[in-house]
Amino acid sequence: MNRLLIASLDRFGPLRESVRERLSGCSLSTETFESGALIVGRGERSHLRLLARGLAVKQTVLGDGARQIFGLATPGDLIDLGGLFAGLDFEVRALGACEVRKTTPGELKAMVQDHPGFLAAVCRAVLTEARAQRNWMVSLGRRSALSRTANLLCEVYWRQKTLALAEDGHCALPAVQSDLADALGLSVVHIHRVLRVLRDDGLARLRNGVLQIQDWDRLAALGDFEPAVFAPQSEIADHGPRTPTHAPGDERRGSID
Amino acid sequence: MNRLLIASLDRFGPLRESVRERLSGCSLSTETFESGALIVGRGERSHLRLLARGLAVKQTVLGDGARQIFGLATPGDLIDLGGLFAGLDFEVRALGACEVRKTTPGELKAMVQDHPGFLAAVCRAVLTEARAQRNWMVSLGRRSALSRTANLLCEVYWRQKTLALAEDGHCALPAVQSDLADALGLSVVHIHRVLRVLRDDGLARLRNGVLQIQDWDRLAALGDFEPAVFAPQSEIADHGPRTPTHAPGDERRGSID
DNA sequence: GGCGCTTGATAACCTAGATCAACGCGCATC
DNA sequence: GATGCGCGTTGATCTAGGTTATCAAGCGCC
Repeated sequence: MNRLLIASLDRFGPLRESVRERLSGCSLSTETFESGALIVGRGERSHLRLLARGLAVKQTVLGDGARQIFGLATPGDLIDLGGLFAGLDFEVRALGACEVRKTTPGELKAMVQDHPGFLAAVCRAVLTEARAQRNWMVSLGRRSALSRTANLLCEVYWRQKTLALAEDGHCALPAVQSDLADALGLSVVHIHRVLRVLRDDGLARLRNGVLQIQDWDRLAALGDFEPAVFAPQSEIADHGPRTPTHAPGDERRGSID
Repeated sequence: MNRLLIASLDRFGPLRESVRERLSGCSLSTETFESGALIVGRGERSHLRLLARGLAVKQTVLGDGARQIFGLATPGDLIDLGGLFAGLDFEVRALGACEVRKTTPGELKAMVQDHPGFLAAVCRAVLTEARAQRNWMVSLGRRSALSRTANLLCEVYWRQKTLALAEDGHCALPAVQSDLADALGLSVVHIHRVLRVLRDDGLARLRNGVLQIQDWDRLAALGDFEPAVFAPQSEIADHGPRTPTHAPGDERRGSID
């Protein structure tokens, strides 16, 4: 029971046995969402929502209808940690069909209070998210449209590859062009042109919700992609993969010692 | 002793007495930095560095020499939390003269392990930082040069006002135009144009490292500024200001209950 | 004094990307 | 089978902002 949740937190540094036990006894309900559905709204508090299947985006929509996407969630990600101590300042929306597990704020609070090891794992998850945000900011501020698109496609592929959700150079990306535009701070028309360049140059193609990577090396170079950005921040020095599902080969593990 | 550190963490929700005692017994050394100096470099681990005086920026410099600034640090901010569980993925640089207090990774680790309340406060600080980053992303992705500049100036003024470091509509901002450019993802020349518009329109002016707000309402409207973004995330429901220095009137306090 | 160096100011020109406007296609609805 | 709609595609045009260059003011330094 709750294996996914435990595995998810575990990749941020091994949980103590007591925490694992507590987590496995934690009641989780499952919800499913269809493409485009709102998973969590602004102002909501954290239910320790775990994305179990599918892809989701964190986003804000501004007063004038413009939208900015802050980041991507892949299976295993906790998507509402931003609502841990205050109302969520963004919303989470399903990109394609999603399955989400969640507990209750009460149970979450109890776990936080009873198990410091749990809180530490959450803290690491938040730090990892903040790091991904910084990469996103570099894209928005200092990379060309072509480069930041390449970077995003690399992120999408890499993260799913890490989860064994990608193979043979292709993976799911159930996003329409306007989703990419709002993620990258570009217009829909321009995203289309950028995608065409990537396609014509034989780097990658996106069609019918599946992303096909054709030349990883050139794409990664073009997008200035650094896998380390997305590696979980663990407390443990590198001692090889723990759970095959969640151990990309070259993630950097660190220690607080 | 260590009053500043305690007050800093305290604004994210009151610390338990035991944690306060632990913190007040914690050894802190003081360093000073001149304008432009590197306070923390990439890859370093957290020393629980606290900015005691001055302004600093979190930034990355890319391979081609371009720079992206991710955020601002004002007195009371912990500036190296990103290096808590892994090497820091950015650097922190002094904007004007700075004073920084720090402890040692060892002592930090001990505090994390011994005092869950301390870890919770750190976690809230990290969440607050992530929220500020999201606002920054909205600026970079979806606001015009004029609007995002206005937003940044509002942030600078608001945060210092909150700390009683601003008065009569002016505060310190020891940044040159290229600093603003790298913060906002613009070119130096264009920042200059934008500043001239703001000056000509009587909204704000920046000269010799001091920022003068001339029309807060119009500036905030132009920049789409929301003070709540920068309020600390507290565990406590609103029951009035605790420390006068750190209690802006309208911050939103939340509860995990 | 002159000599660098940094920063601000401004002008001339250029381009990446936005905006506007079509059109086509698949697909659901009636 | 018409009608709409979401999405992709493309061209034409516009503009926000980038690039390059120049000049002046301030300032430490020899």
